[in-house]
Amino acid sequence: MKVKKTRPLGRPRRSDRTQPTSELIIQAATRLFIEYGYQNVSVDDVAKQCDLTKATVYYHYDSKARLFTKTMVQMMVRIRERINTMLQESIPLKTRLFNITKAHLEATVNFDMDGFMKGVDNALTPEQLEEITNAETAMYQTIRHAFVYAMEQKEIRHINPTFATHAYLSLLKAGNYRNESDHPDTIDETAKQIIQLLWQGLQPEEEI
Amino acid sequence: MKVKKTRPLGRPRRSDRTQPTSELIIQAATRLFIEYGYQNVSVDDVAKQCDLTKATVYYHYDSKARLFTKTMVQMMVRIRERINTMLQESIPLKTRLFNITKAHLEATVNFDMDGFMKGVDNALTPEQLEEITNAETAMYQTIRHAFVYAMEQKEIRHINPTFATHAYLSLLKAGNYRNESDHPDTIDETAKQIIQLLWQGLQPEEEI
Amino acid sequence: MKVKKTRPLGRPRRSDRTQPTSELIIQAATRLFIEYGYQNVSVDDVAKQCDLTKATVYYHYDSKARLFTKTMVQMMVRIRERINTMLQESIPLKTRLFNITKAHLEATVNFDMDGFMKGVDNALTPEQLEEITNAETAMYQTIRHAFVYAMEQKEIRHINPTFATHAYLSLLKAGNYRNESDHPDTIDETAKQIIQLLWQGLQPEEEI
Amino acid sequence: MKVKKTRPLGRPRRSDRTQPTSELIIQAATRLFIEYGYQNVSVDDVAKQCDLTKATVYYHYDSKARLFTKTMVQMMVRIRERINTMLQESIPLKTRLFNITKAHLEATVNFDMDGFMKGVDNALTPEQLEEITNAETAMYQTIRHAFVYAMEQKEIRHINPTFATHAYLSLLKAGNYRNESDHPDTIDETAKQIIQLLWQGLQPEEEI
DNA sequence: CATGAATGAGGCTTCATTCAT
DNA sequence: CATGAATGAAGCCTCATTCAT
Repeated sequence: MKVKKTRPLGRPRRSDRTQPTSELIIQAATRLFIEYGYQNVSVDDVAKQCDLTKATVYYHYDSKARLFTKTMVQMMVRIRERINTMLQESIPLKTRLFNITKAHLEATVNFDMDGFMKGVDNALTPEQLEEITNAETAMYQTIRHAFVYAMEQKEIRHINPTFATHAYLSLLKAGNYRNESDHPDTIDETAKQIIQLLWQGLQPEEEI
Repeated sequence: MKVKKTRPLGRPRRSDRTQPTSELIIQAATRLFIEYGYQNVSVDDVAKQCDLTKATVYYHYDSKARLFTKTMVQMMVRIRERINTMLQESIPLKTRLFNITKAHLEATVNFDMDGFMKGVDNALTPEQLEEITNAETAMYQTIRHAFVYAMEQKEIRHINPTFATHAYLSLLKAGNYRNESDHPDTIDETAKQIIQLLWQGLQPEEEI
Repeated sequence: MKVKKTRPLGRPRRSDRTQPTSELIIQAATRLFIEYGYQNVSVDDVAKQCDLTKATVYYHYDSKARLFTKTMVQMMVRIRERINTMLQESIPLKTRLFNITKAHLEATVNFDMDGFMKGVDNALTPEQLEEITNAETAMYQTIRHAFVYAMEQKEIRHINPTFATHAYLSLLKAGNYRNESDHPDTIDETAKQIIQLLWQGLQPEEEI
Repeated sequence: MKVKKTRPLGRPRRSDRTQPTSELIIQAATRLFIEYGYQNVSVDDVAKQCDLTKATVYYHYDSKARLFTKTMVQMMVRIRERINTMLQESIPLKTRLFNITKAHLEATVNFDMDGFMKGVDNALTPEQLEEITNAETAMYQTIRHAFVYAMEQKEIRHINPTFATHAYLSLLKAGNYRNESDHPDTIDETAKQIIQLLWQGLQPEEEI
């Protein structure tokens, strides 16, 4: 049953990839930057991951800094979208946060922008730094907004919503340590622990 | 007619410094590594900070990796001691944690080992990595112990103490964002917010 | 007002060189390593000889050790080929050896692997060392084979052929000293002396 | 029978060494330089071998080059003396050479000055180089003299004595390869092979 | 005698970036 | 689009050497 596929003339699309090269690069870059950090990933590493050469990467992105910026922004936009979607559901905020928490723990991605950007700022132009910060902030705003609304609905107590946001995100990160524990918890259990702590902590203060 | 200036080699007259050079180096290194991260600090940077030459740094520490290790371990030992001292006081745990929180927010140090070690592990030998991890763990244990004890005293609800520890440390980090907020909180207020959230979250769960 | 001259980066117009750069490098490296030894030749030296930068050398060969390995192997392969060719001729072995000797004395190359590799082994990986040793051995085998055959043909007396090989090569080296002598011999005379001594020494032992 | 040895007052001689430090250094240096070569041995290596510090080595010898020179010269003087002694015996030259050969093969020392000095000359002052060359030449002269005498006695054929000397020394070096052979020869056998080849090669030429 | 501390020079290697093809 | 070749800058580390003690 060997059917000779009629091959399109001209330069064949690189392998069977449907993705444009620039996207391919971003993807590899995302993975690498997230895993190893800006300084520990060379442009060559990214190129090799894509089975391309350094020069090709430079053809698509004029500098490592810009590639990084694009990468980070795109990633945060995606995360923001995902979070946003999950926050739209018509279920109690506590449940929505629980779902987000679980989703986050399932993903390996650990978007700890804080430690992540350590020292990187020197390598970026102010504009690039701002781009990233903006994307980061937008991501935060989504969550912050949910807290503000919940506050208005008296679902949670009065609290600085920015703090609440960062508190939540911090706790997410704490979830990564579940494995070291003596009896490693499942993702589900960990998510429960996080939400339990957070939610209880956000309730109206009593006599405490 | 190039006259080679006789350069001053050898050991220079000891300046009026009281600190031994090795300590001086560690101090500068601590500051730099903490602020910029391992990869973004060159041995030359450290040397310059001390007004020494690279070679001198290498005289005292055989490699950048070892310098880093020494630096991190020493730092964590100090933090652990400080925390330990504050945990010994005979006042309610909530108050002790509040004090620690305030002290942490006052210090610029941001011991977020997680993001901090990103990619660094490749640069360290397994032994060095272990040294650091051990110091880190010891630091955590101190806090964990306090939680275990509080649990026994029914001061807080039953909870995985390791998780409680990481949750607390995570929240500490969330405190760093206070400045971005629209109306920047004082350290005192931030500490209160953190402890309020944490402590409430650690209380016996009710009907929530 | 420091004006940073725009420096010419990137690939320069290919000069009128016909040789590929990688060959050019090997050639310069061969000359330098042979003349000064591994430790006394820096990668920069090689680069300068080629009118290239160090980085370019590293573009073609990942490390000094590998460059050295390639260099040595290639050299020994060439020598082996040359020797092999001269050994194929249908003339008495004594004459063939005489020709080889003359050719060797004419070349400046002094393939004394023994002293040459002193201390170098620490700088090479076991694989690299093996590569070199293999090339060396192959070179020796060629000569050894000729002696084995000559022995079978009773052209020379029974003798350990490996020893005969090394003895011959050693004597070649002795030829380098001809210049110090009071009345420096010509290459031709020196070759004659060497072959005379060797050949006579390889004849059937009599009453001696 | 514990007798408390009356310990001499004052600074005790460093351990039980009788040797002056300067000799100790030379000894270690000899071993190291011979084994690894000039460039591969650092002053620190020498110091550590002696359980001293670099500074102490510099106290005794003002530079690495001078230390090397002293080391080499002393070594060659010793070798020359040893050879000289063995050449004085009242037995046939062939036997004396056989004895020397055996002695050389027994010692690990491989005084192949040729490959040994490769590239080192750049590190030495002309005077130092000359010192070494002189010692080397003196060593050669001793052997050369024996050949000259043997020639006069018609014990060997007429031949350039300098060549004969270098030929002999070269063959000595060939002896180091005995181990690689398929059936490794003993030192005695190897010495016999060498002398057999050499001696036969030095006999009056016949019709060959 | 001996040494601890310091240093300039230089060597190996990586990397972001550029340019001609 | 893609790439091979090249480069300056910078980073890690070693080492011969010096000097105050």
